[in-house]
Amino acid sequence: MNQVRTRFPPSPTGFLHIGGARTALFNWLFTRHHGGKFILRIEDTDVTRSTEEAVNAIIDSMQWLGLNWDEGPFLQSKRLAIYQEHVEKLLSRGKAYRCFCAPEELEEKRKRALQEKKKPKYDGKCRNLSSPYPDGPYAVRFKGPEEGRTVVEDLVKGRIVFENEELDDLIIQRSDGMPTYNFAVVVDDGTMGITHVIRGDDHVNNTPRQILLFRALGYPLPHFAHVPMILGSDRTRLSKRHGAESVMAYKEMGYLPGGLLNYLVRLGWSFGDQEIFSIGEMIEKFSLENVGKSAGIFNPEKLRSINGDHVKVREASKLVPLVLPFIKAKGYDIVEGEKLNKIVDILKGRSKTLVEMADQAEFFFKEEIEYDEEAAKKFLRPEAIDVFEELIEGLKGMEIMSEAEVESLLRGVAERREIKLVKVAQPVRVALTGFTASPGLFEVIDILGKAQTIKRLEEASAFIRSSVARPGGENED
RNA sequence: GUCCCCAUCGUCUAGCCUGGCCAAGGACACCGGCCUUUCACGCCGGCAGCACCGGUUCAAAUCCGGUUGGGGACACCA
Repeated sequence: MNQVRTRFPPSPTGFLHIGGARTALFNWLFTRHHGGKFILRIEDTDVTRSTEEAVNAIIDSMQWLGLNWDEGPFLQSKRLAIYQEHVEKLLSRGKAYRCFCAPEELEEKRKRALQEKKKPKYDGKCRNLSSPYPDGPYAVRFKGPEEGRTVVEDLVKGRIVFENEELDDLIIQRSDGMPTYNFAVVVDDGTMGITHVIRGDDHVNNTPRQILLFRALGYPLPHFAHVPMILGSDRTRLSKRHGAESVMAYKEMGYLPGGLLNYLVRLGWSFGDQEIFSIGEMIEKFSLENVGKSAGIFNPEKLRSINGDHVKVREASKLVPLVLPFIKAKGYDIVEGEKLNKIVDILKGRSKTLVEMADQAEFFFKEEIEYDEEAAKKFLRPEAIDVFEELIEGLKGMEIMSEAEVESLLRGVAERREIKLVKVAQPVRVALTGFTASPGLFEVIDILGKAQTIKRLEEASAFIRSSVARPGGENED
């Protein structure tokens, strides 16, 4: 196969959403797999809806995801002369014609057809007009064949046949001189030498029209691959009402690009029973043959789980700079370092997202521990004070505190009292973290350090005394 | 309405092309259990599906036809 050239052509009318990201991903993966070129093209011919912010937002998302492109971004709005040239070529060859029908009139006919349950289609009123032309603005229409059929050999769907009479004469240039989507796409794909068009299957109906345009313009046909769409939980097109759909929203929710990409690639594509892929494996194993044909439903639960798998295997040092902003956002002015590294290391196996990790790390940085009400009621009882004091004494006697020493200290306390370790561990856990569930206690104490551990144990003792002293605030049995 | 596409556990999917190895495998979620200083992880086990009808065949999740269901497209939007 010649050098593969693909493109991702978002229209900058909003943020990059999940569906678009997956289309971009499939193109990117296919291209990287074949060592080709991936082109970013901004389809901004609809001036009224396109914005520069959207262009930037899309670029930011692509960069965050790591879907780098080799050429572009090209803006269609900067290529107007090229489209004009192609329109004239078609006009002079009699493959396009001027249409003077008023948009309102067309809209009226269209609505009526839909109401009468008929297929809305241009009636060809201006198809055979010739000069002298009437005054007034005109659009340019493609003069399509009235009979025969156009066949799409789709790389994922197989052969799809369309009757040409179903295809009406689409407008290729608006009366304001701007090209329309179907035309601009073909001119761009043709001039940019695109070899593979991989896009959502909501485009299959556009494909025969585009094929006709490719032929009329004399460009070689690219290969087409229509991938199934992503649907929301109600089985309709994914949109805002299905919850977050912008890629950046997932960044803010603490997802890793690799985790999101992994989830997305498995929605509609598979490689045997394998679920977890690194970016490298995705590139190595991706192929269009293994893309499924049916639409998939976006499942946030599975995304979260897969993201967790990615968090788990990432080195702590790589995770540190990624969680840091989330911890800072909670109001803790901390810096990277050995301590944060250790925290991330014990947390990464239990956090599905960076947001969860930041939440779980919070107690390490709190000046004062707030005790979970239930936890305090159950474990911060008078008899714990004695345990805390013995621990404090033991801690004070340690020169250098190590995890192993902490463990034997705690086990020793339990043994002397002839109680199970858990009876000692839980009150201590609540005193140190505020909760009944936390990472391993020995590790927590090791990270907290001697001084901070002693301080928290003392504060917990004080808390117990004050709640016992408070009338009505006594712990009951 | 017309055209196009799709159809395996609740969800993502393997298997389908090249029928038998499938009393259908994996993952998420859910439910048990084990491990254990708690929670989580991990491990073990469970729940749950070939949309329906007919045909071809010794044999069909796999091939063919139809039905039903779902989705998408029908703009001087992309």
